[in-house]
Amino acid sequence: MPVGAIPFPFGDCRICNDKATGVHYGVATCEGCKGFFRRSIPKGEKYKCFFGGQCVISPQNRNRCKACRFKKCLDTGMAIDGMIFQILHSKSC
Amino acid sequence: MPVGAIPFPFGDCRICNDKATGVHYGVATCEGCKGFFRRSIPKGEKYKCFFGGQCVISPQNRNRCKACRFKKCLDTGMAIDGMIFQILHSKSC
DNA sequence: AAAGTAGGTCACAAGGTCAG
DNA sequence: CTGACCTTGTGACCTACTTT
Repeated sequence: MPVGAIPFPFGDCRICNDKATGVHYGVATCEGCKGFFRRSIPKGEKYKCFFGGQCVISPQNRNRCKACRFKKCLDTGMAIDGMIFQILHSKSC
Repeated sequence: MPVGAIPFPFGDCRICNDKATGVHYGVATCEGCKGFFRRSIPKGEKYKCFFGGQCVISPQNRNRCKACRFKKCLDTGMAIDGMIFQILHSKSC
């Protein structure tokens, strides 16, 4: 990083309000939410909220409820392509 | 760019349908497919399609499948001098 | 001169890694 | 599983060069 550079020009993570490190999967997020979203793609359906589905995601509690965290990712617009998942169901050559 | 100039007189990229920026390696392509083809030449053999070898290349998903993107480059006629023919005889997908 | 392309550059994001 | 860090490919922009 150059001297005098602004450390976090991307503002806050749109998911948990931590510091965003860049635009990831279409949304400014921190490294944590970026990695979480990537890992969640193949298993997102299985998440379930135990607190009523209205959890407020913060840097401190973001690992408390995967369901609400992942829901916020989707609601905010994070996406890996979109059509890829249909394609994944087809066979390779 | 002069005032009144047409931004993309070359039409659409023959590979991914993004906007073409000129004729590159013999084919009207965007900057992305131009750079991808240039980088691919020394390693194109190693690409492999995991989706059946029939991927439709679009600006959004063009980085999903290097094999099909590169195959389309070759099929569409992109070439760097004469080395193209050697590559065509090797495996792809 | 103008027009146009090959190849270089490098900030940026995707995906991988692995200690915790 | 998490997330700070790492590696690698991408593509918008740039320069150098050719052609007319």
